[in-house]
Amino acid sequence: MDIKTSCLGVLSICDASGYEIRKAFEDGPFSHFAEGGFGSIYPALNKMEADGLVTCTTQAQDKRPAKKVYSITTKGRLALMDALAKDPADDKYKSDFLFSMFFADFQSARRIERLIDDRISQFEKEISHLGDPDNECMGVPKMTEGADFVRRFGLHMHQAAVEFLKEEKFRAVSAALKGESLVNQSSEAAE
Amino acid sequence: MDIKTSCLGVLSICDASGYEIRKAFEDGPFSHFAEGGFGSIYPALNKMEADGLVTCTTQAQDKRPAKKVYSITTKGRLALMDALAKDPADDKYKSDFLFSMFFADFQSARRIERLIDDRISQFEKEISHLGDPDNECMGVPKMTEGADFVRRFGLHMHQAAVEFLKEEKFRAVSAALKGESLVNQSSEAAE
DNA sequence: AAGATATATTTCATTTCGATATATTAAAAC
DNA sequence: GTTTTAATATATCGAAATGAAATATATCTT
Repeated sequence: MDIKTSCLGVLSICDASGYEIRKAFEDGPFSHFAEGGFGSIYPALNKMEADGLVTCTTQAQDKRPAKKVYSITTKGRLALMDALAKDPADDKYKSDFLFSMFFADFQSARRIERLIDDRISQFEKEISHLGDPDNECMGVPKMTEGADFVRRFGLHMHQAAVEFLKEEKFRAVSAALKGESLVNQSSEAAE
Repeated sequence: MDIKTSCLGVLSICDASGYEIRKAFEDGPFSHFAEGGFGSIYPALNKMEADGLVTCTTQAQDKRPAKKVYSITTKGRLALMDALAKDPADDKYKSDFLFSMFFADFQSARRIERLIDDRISQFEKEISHLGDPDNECMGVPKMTEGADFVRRFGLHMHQAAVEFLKEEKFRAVSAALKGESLVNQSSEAAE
């Protein structure tokens, strides 16, 4: 899904500024499967305004910088539905953590332990975030069936990850420890 | 992890051409957490050759186009270790499937069912791939402890995904069906 | 014999990322 | 009470990555 469609998705729920769209990708209901930085969002909104998919109103705010609030148009909703009708691209999971763990044999047991502990706490943070009933859909309290499905999917996956890491931590650290002692033996033998 | 480090990771296991590195991202031991297309791999290899991280030998082949085989240098191994020593960036999961499912309320029950079924069969395909004992590490049969850890992690996560989807399919399709009948009722009432 | 599939690299426009600059105000620390 | 930090808000731009097509050769399938 390109950044434009992702923005339309957010705007289909409620009007928002670029900054608020960013927050929806960061903390909101899309946080565990979509993303986009300012550098992609603002140009996408400009392009879509020119194409008539969204409209923009500058709102002066009391005690806050002015913001440009975008609304989705009928043409924009049609574009979103068109994108939804296409077969979705394959999911992709990118993980520096797994890349590091792949080379566990070249790293210290201490390092491996920290890597796993950090990842567990990050997953647990996301679990409490997804499980939080106050975590409303951008101020829209009524969650649709679809929104709840993806929320529970994320919850389930993060829980599975924590489960695996807690179960496998001892084995991974032990193996790293064993590797270290082999290194020590060979360096002692070299002396 | 940038594309250069990912390539170094592959080359640290064995020498390879750009094409073979691509295959390692597509089907190999990195397939479920790293990626990279030709458009990124070839420029990365050129850059790294210029920087002395890899060396290149053109190998004429019988009955195949010639290939450029890259080998990692000591400097390259150090660069890989440096990258491994840094704190890994957050994992990211990008899913058009979940994006579509978020808007399940606007889609037909048939569509929702197909979306879920397709995703299940994709996950199952990856499960059999990761579980396959013949799926060697680019022809290197001996799997390290780290490589096996990430393999089992991938297996566990994919299994968790299938589990969720099979369990929740009925509920999701039923909800979509209910939505359809509401639409039918309102259009009947309008007549 | 034709067409599809696999090996192999290059190129390039479009898209996205990531970091920085700019400005304002609220909250927190000292 | 004042400085610093965090949050709100947008714009910009070079660097990096993506994705698709172009090019070439050889094998396998029908």
